[in-house]
Order: sequence, then structure tokens, then C-alpha cells
Amino acid sequence: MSPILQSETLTRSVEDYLKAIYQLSPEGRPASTSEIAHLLALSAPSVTGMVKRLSEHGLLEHIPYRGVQLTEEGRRAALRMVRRHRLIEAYLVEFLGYSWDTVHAEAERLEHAVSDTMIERMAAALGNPAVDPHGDPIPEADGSIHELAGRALTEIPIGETVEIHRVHESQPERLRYIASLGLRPGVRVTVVDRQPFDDLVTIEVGGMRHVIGRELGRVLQCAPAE
Amino acid sequence: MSPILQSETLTRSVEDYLKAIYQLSPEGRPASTSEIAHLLALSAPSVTGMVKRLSEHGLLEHIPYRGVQLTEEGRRAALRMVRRHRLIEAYLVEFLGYSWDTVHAEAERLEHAVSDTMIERMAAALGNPAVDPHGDPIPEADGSIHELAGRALTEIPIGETVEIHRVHESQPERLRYIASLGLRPGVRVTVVDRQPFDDLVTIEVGGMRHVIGRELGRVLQCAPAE
DNA sequence: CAACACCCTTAGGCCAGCCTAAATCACGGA
DNA sequence: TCCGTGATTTAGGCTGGCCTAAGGGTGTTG
Repeated sequence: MSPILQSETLTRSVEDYLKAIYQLSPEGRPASTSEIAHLLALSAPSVTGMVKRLSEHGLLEHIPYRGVQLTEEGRRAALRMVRRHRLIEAYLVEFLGYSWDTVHAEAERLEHAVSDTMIERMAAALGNPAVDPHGDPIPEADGSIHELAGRALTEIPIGETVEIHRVHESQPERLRYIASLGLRPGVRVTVVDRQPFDDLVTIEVGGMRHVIGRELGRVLQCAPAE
Repeated sequence: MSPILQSETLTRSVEDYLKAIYQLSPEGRPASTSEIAHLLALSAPSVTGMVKRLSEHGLLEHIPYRGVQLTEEGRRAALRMVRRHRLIEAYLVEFLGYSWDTVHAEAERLEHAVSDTMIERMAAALGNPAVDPHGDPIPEADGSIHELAGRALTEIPIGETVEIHRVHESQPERLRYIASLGLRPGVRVTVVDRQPFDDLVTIEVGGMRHVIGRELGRVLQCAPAE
């Protein structure tokens, strides 16, 4: 029944859908039509239609009105795209002078065009890195991914000093703002105050104090400073 | 009338058509529907249809039953693609360990996906080379191209020693064969014999003798050895 | 338990790009 | 000059992927 799609016959669109669904729920919780539509900047009916096609091809399961979940095959395809995307970002930053706020758009296009061979050569040139410039873990070629446990900045108690491990954000303007505060993977941050509501956190980084809101705070993943 | 297509809204297909037409006739001689169809591996009616759209957008002129010629705008777009293609080939060979018989397919996909910024960074990383790994000249960013005059190997008289400047071929099998004879840009070749028909040429290269037929002979562009 | 709001899907349409089959043109040879 | 051959275009159709408008579920709330 399911035609042989295994041999890299996924279209650009299909790759984008799979990656989006994975990103909405790496753990496999069902993703809703509207979430997908919002992330891909498409209308909801378009998503319903594509989702139907993808489920016929065995890449995901769709329970009408309930959401979609990737199948094992769909998850593999999605992780392949994530690997590509993050390796491309790392390569562009390392070898072609890109900054972390500009790589995303370029990688978004390249991830569909590059061969597996080229991806592996880029990985080798980089020394097979474990994370990309934002600190996001790069899935292995075999489809495994090692998510490093981390707490959002919003969860760190007053007085604690942590290291930023990951800045999970792709919008250039936000990234530029984050960078302007001196925040990037590897940097140490101390939480000096917290507001009772809205998860406002005051941090000290590089001798400066800044207040971070809920949205930004969730994007900044931290680990205990060594 | 002609909608504003200037701002990089050309589709993959359109880019391929323009490049194909340019390659069929860099000098601007009209290219026929069937030549284009053959080069792009499409049916003739498909080409007629696309050609009609492209001429409406001012990228080429189509005289029905007579052929098509790129307009200045079309030529610029085509040269942009050629520049991209050749720079990508050069980059892949220089930095990612590709051989000249494998770069073509990869470049064919990448040329549509890469930004102008990235192309210029690749060019800079390469030191703004004038030619690609096959010896084909790389058009400048401003759209100028410096074709180096050369004679096909089939035209070299007996006894003359020349240097191969250019191997104008993209098929991997043919390139591998050519390489297996020790032929590549920069190599010196002496014509030791010629057959009266079929442009057969016997050459000596690296102490070995080989007979080259018409097709291959035309692909090998030579210049007087210094 | 009914009603409403919200989300999701169905219906119907459009465009780019491709195809095959059927007309039509152009040109060389009788 | 006429005709046939081969190239080209027209006609008509398909698929992927998107859209808007309209209909149908679901679940929360009075």
C-alpha cells in the first residue's frame, strides 16, 4: 500500500511539515493542526490536507480533530532534517563567517538541497560537534539525539549561578537582543532577583544587571555552573 | 506590464530554463525548443509553455517556430546561476573533498538554495577564482564573463604541444574516463597523429598514447603550451 | 443539558509545471 | 510548385500544494 518513499523522495514541503511537527513535540505528544499551521505560516485547511497525505504514506498518524503524531519513519525523517539544519548552522558560523542570528534563514533553505554526503563532510570538517551555535544538540546520523537536561532561566532560584547551555530561538531580532545582553551558550549568569508574577527574573551577567521576561526566560536553557 | 520579478522571485524551474538556454548559446544565437527540452530532460510542449511564460515576464524573446533568445535581464539571471554553479563546484572541491566528477550534481541543487551573501563568502574563501575545477570561467558578480579563447583538441595539428585549459563536460562517467587518461586542466598534451575522418586524434600525455574521438576532443579545450 | 465558541475538516478553486495526443508550421526534395 | 517529414505548438489533463468559505465536532459554561 504505502509507496516506497524511503529513498529520499520527500519534497521540500513534506520535509518542512515533518520537522515542524517534531519541533512542536520532540517527545511525541500529538501536535494540533493549528500549531502546525502557525509554525509553517500556512492556513489550517492546507495542513489538514497535507497531514492526510502524510498519514497515507505512513509518516504520521492522524486522529481527526485530535492531532497528529509522527510514526517511527516520520520521526527519523524529521530528525534527519534537524541534523542537517543544525550542522549547516554550525558550518556557516565556523567556516563562512556567519553570526548566530543570520544562520537560520540560510540553513532553512540549504537543509533541503544538500546531499547526505555533503552533510557528513561538513560534520567531519567541524569535528562532529554535539551542539550547534545555539547550543541545540545535533542528532546523530543514526537518528539518535541526546537532549541535555536543562532548566529554563525562569526556574532558577535567587542566588544561584548557572551557565547558559542553550538559546533555543531562531528569530534574528530576538537573537540579536539576547546577544546584546551578553547572553550566549557558555556564559555564566547569576539570578539576583525574581518577581512573583510573570516569571520576571533579574540576572547579573558580565557585571551588568538585566530583567528577563517569561518568553525570553524560557528560551534560555541553563545548567549548573561547574 | 511585466510584473516585478527583479527581486529574486525566480523559481527553481525558471532558473534552470534560463541557465540551459544560456548554455546552449552563450553568444545569444536562438536556441530551439527541442534543444532546451533535451538538455532539461523535459517534453517539448512543456518547454513551449514555460517559454511563453518567460517571454511574458521579459526574460527572453520567443519567435514561434524559430527559437528563443535571452533578453538582457534573462542573460543576467542566467549568468548569475552559472556563477553560482561554478563557485559552488570550486568550493566543494577545495574545502569539502569533492572530486571533479562528483561536484556537478551537488552544485546543481545548491545553486538554487544558496543566498548571494553565501556565494560571495565562498568566493572570498576561495580567493575569488577565475575558473572552476573544470577550467570553466566563473562569471563576475557584476555579470561579466571572460571566456578564454581556446581550440578544441580536434583542431590541433600534428606535432603541436598544447596545454589543456578546460574540460567542458559534466557527466561523471565521462569525467572519470577523461581523468583516467591523465587529462585535466593544466596538463600538457602532444598531438602525435590524426585520422582523416571522424576527427580522431592520437595524443601523448604523461608518456602514454591515447586516441581521442570527436565528442571527447571537442570537450577538451586547449591553449598553446607556454 | 443546552448553547456557544473555537478549532478542525470538507468543499471547491487556483497556479505552477509537467505530461500525451493531436494539430500546425517550415523547409527540402521531387 | 507541391508534398512529406520533422519540429513546434495547441489542447486537454494531472498532481502537488496552497487558498477562502462553509460546515461539523468538541468541550466548556451557565
